[in-house]
Amino acid sequence: MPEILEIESYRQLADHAVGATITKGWADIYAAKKLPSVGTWAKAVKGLRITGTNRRGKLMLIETNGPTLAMRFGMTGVLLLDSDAGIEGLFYGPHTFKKDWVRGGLELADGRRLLLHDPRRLGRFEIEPDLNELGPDALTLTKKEFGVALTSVRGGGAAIKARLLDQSVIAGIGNLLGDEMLFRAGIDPRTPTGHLTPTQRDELFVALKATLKQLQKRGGSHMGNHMSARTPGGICPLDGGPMRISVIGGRTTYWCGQHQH
DNA sequence: AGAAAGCCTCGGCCGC
DNA sequence: TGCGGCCGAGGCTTTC
Repeated sequence: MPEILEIESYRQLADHAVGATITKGWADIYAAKKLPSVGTWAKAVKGLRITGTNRRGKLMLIETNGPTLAMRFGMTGVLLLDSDAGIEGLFYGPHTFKKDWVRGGLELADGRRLLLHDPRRLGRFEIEPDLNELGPDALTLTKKEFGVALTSVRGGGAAIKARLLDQSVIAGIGNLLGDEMLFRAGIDPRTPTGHLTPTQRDELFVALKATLKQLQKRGGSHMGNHMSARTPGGICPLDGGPMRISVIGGRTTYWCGQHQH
């Protein structure tokens, strides 16, 4: 579920922990999968003071007086900041909460806890992540950066849909956002990146910004314009054509064969 | 039962 | 022929 706007809302939640000292941390073997060992997280975070938060694409960063801590949320991860009141009410959107799905977190000196709730165990904790592996952030992306990303980075053979999802090119575009911006720009998702015209690139950039803006207005939810048609047998809301379903870059892609070309 | 909104690894293939 | 980079396939994991 979490796409970039959800991660941004988690970051804002984590902002409430700025100033707090971490008394304890823990991670299960999946949350710790990118770390040297299961105990690395607990050992590294103990005693750190949280000094700020940040985000690059879908990677949430917790700045401290020591190393930068980071969290990825995978497909189903949610960040919780609990209090004595309990956590159920703090969920962002409609979810079920199960204690067993808390895969790790941080305990703060004031008693609160930052928790990773993640049913499908694809969320990960990181320490001192290498931000050079990520492209510019999608939320703050400039038109110039977008142009560079689509023209001077790597070969031009990959389908534009796959390229948009490549986090090392632009950080933060997920599968739904990718479909939505291609839909709005009227571009066939299979088009090789190098075959896009300057006009098409411009339209894609405009579509990206417009989509993010609209989603932000709706509270960061993941419902775009063509999402109502995002179902087998769906009808394009623009021209009434049948929506097509393809796998592009390994991801399910919904698109309209009539106006996306 | 099959697919899932994220990410990582692996191996084939292409071009220099 | 050799090498490196690009790019797609497949896997992870659990749930609905």
